[in-house]
Amino acid sequence: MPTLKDVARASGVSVMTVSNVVNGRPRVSEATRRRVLEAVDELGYQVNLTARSLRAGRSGTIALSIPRVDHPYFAELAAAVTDALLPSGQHLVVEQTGASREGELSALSQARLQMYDGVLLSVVGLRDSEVARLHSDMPLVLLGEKPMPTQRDHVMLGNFEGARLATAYLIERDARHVAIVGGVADDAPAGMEGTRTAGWRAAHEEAGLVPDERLILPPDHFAMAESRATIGAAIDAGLEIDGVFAVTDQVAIGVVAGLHDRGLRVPDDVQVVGFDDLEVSEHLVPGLTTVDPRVDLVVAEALRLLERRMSGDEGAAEHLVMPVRLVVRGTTR
Amino acid sequence: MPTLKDVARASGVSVMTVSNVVNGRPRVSEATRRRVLEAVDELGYQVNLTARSLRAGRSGTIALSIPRVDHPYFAELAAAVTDALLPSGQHLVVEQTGASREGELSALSQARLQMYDGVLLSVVGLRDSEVARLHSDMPLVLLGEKPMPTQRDHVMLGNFEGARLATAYLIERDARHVAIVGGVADDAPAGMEGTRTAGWRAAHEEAGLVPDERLILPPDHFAMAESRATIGAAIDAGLEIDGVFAVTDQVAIGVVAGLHDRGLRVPDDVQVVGFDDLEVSEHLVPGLTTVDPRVDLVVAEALRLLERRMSGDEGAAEHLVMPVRLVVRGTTR
DNA sequence: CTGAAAGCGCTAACAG
DNA sequence: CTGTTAGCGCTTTCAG
Repeated sequence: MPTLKDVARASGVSVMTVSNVVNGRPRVSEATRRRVLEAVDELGYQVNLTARSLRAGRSGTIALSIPRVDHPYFAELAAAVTDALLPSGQHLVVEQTGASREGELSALSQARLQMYDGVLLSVVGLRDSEVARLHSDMPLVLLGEKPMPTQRDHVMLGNFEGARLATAYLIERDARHVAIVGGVADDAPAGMEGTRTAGWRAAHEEAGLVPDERLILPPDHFAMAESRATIGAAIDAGLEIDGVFAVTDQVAIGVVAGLHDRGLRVPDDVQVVGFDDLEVSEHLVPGLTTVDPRVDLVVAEALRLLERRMSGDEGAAEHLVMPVRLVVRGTTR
Repeated sequence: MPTLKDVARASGVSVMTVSNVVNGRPRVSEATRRRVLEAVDELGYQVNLTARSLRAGRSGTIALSIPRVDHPYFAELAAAVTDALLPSGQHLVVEQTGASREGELSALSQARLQMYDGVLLSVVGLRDSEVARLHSDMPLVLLGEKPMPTQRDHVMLGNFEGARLATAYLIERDARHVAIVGGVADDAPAGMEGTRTAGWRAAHEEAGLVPDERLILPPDHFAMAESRATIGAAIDAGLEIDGVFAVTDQVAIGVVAGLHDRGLRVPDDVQVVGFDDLEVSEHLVPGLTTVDPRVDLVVAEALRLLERRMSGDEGAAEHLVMPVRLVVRGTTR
């Protein structure tokens, strides 16, 4: 690959002048500019972004770090970030952590993150202390799921509120045996599932009902196939269920399929509510009643905070919980 | 951020020794190694990957460039690449081009790509000449859709074969008015839609039928909502349709919803076949009959070719078309 | 308007 | 086993 030096030699000027031309800086005579550009063209010169980053201390790119792109929720999050970032001219890359602590630790090694001017980080398995250890003047905003009492900006979905809304709606629609698929026991470590399970509990209590702990069906990687099997097994075991709050839309899709496998009709026999409002959820037959997590709001706030940090603000960390809303479709009566 | 120099000073050795320790090179006495590691810990030293890349000429990361992560097919492609790459210890980042030519051009600027040791590129809008212009000794493998007569390695899905299989199956199951949603006219520029439309035509001809050009319903960004509207409008216009080959599963999901909107039953009144075999397609009710594009094979081949290039092979470019298979589920009789 | 020098942080090559 | 030198390609600073 040709370098500035090569172009300089070819056009008979110094590297500095070439740099000035290439970067569109003023104070270059029209004649030399043309000569330089010719050489650039001729040699096919392209800046070396690595060298520029090293020198400049900035890379012009920001990273979004998510567990996996094939979890539709994260894919939609990534798309929302991409769209929101488009006007700013910043370049975005997506890093996948693999949903495991090890993966997160490696994708999040300080060294890696240092290559970016800013990072949006959707944490799943990391401990608070691990996040805290990240170099503190790296602009970084946490996204999503679990409460983290860190000194970093953090934008969360309304997990509790959404779960509460979803469950309350099922109860309002006369479901009296509302299972939560993807729920966790009371003493599980806090996380997305835990918070949503708490919302499920709260809705019961507000309605004067006692949540049936046997109806907490554990998560299985939040995948469709596993959820389908889980609800099937619950039915087979003779559990009486007339409503399901699925902790994600992916789970909900599996649940609907599993109910259908057992000859149960949705919503006539069992009503189902999901969480995420994926694109596909609107176009299922019947359409999935679900919680819209307002990813657009989450992303807008996160980028606002990130830009603030990137421009050097050292103020106190903000912890935001964004509002959600229930979207009623055909899987509820 | 502390640098090697800082660590060297703190531990009273030269930067080179610190470098040797940090990189686990042999020939360092146990005593100095310990002293250095202490200083590393104390100062919180982390290598600067930018500097290392500049020096080494390699970054240790490869890029997958796709139009958007929220197109489920590409998300699944990205996941497959991630999984396949995991054992190799290479780091992967996902670049989104935005499905527009401009986006691709910018994400694919030579400068950007140079930062990676290798690139898997899923081209959509680029012209052959633009791809050809990329610096030729950059290890790069093209993935996917349209035939490109370039000098680069290229792994394609069996677009034609899949469309032919899907359409033939509909005809075999007694559909006689098989629409293609997402199809394009004969003279459209070659691309995924064009190739799949050709497969739809071929299946008709092989069955001794004449494809009805009015049943080519144009693509609308391959989104669910648009496809739903498109099929609805076609029904409203009085077109007789008893089978639909949807060019992607996303389109198929929209089509199923649109048919349902009009009171048509799937598969009783209209049979539907998709293309992609997304995770969700298996768990729809009824399950979607679709073409499995064997992304696993595509990815395995692509990485094989990429590794070959990355290890310096200058041999002739390979152009592969991978086999596909039909997955029969509930949307066909 | 143009250029020379210095150095971003790292490592390969060679000396000691 | 440890240190010195040089330089990856670029841009900031300062001098012409």
